[in-house]
Amino acid sequence: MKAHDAIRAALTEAAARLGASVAASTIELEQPRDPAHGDLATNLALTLAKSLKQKPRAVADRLVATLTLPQGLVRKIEVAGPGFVNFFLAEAQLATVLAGVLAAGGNYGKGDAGRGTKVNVEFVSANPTGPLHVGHGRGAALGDGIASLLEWTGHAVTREFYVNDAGTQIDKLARSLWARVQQAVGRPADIPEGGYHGEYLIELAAAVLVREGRSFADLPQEEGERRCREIGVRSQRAEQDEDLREFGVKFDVTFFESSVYRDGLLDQTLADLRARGYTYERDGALWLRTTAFGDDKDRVLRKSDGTYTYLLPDIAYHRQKHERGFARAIDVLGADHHGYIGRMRAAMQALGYPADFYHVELVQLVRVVRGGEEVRFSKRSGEFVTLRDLFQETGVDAARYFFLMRRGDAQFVFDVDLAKSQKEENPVYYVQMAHARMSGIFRVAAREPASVRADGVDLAVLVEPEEADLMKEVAAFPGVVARAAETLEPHRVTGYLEGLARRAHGWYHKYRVLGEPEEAARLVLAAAVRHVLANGLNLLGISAPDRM
RNA sequence: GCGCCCGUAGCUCAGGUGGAUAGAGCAGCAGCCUUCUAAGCUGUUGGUCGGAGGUUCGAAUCCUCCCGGGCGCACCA
Repeated sequence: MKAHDAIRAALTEAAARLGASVAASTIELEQPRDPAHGDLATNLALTLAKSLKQKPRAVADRLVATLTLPQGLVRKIEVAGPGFVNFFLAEAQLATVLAGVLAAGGNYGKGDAGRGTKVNVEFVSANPTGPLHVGHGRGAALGDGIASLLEWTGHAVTREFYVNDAGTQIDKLARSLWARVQQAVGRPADIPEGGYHGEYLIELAAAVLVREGRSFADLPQEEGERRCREIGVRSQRAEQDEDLREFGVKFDVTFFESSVYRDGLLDQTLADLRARGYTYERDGALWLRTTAFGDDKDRVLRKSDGTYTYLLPDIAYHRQKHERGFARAIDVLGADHHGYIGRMRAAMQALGYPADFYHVELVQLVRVVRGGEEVRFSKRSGEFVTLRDLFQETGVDAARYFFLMRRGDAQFVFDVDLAKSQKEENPVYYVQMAHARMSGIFRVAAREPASVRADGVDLAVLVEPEEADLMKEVAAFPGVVARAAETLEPHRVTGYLEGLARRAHGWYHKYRVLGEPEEAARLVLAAAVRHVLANGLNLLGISAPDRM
């Protein structure tokens, strides 16, 4: 709603007259829980009190005295409590938001705070050594949600998946698969230490023998393992791609570790780090002085045996993101990688990049519970519950919503029974149902929601308290999106949607739309609420069904 | 031993750059279907915000210590 912007702008000016400089976007302007505290309230005076060395109430009084707002926006301003400034909007002001929502439609809630900044969001990035598990699913939902939030706030976003197709994990995959091939033709063979024991490699070995013929197993070991490496990576990549596609996640770029070697990026990166003076030799190894940027200890780039550690290709890869023109590189990583953050951030600074170029969002582990008991292992993957098992059982919408409804850095219990429930207890159904109900009104009225216009409709008849509440909530949506994008926290959006859905259900239950004197105005309200529910759900990659 | 994340109602979790009486959902209890979906709504019970100090006019929020849970601390990736 433009009221938010107008009030923020006016507060910025008023603060300037008191000698304080604040950016309009940083001013807290919230809808108080208690309606007696107005439609919008700011704690600006409280936050300025310290720096101005005055009492909060005095600051608030002076702020209000110098505040100049556009005519007709506000009917009353109060200073209350310890120094809050409460704004009571003019009656007609509230309804103006509805016209704005209908005009913007699917774009309502978008902003341009990002001003086209190029941002790279890397997520999932699972090794191509086995099926994706639920932890990857949480990372996928969160990474995709963060990417969408950044798009909605005007950033140019690239969704990226990094494939470790060159490391020792791949060697283990190759040797594990080769062992399964040998076992399949009746020869004794052991899965190598630290190899992959999941049943999927037994299935794959059988498929390979069918396709390539049983003589495949007679290849010399070296060639057999080489072929197994290719086949294994290709097949696991294909399965992961398919899982992600069905989960509704689409990447713009798939980046292969092997290309880092092929394109000579390692040497360039090493040369850069050397030239900037952050490397040194000791004990026959080449070290990076990450302690210069707050890391616990320096890190080895090249081992004394002449081979590189994993760190160098990773640095080269992130250096390459910078070369591609990204202002920010956000990695969504599992919490077990947190030891990695310090050294990578240090490496980025050693390359001379701004401290905020590299950012990591950690995703804590997921526990899956069904029937009150933890589901731990999947026979097929040999370790955790697979993402595919999960979304096939609960549906993609429920799985994505559940992954998004909690902060990423909190451990999370995924209740499969709750996700499958088709009652109000299940938040995703609850929100989708609110959307379906709004749609139902138009279905019965035999009208397209898109055909509803606010002009010519007298919105002043929307006088019920529940209607004022709904309009305020609708007006708050762009701010919620902006804040969620700033903090990279999609759960703010699910929380908002649940609140909006609750108000929508309550209103729907208490008042009728069709056949009432207020029909035209209420159709406008229903269409606006429906838009916001749909926009919020779509932003998170969740469908907004018209009927359920 | 060192580092990071977490500890809020019976359960799952918001709130965390200090601000008005700590919120929601579920579960519990009491009600509501000739109506555009009861896949819903209304009311209600329930809290020493892990503990102890500290900073502040004001602390769930910031600082210190302690307790509990998770995860990391390689010339592994």
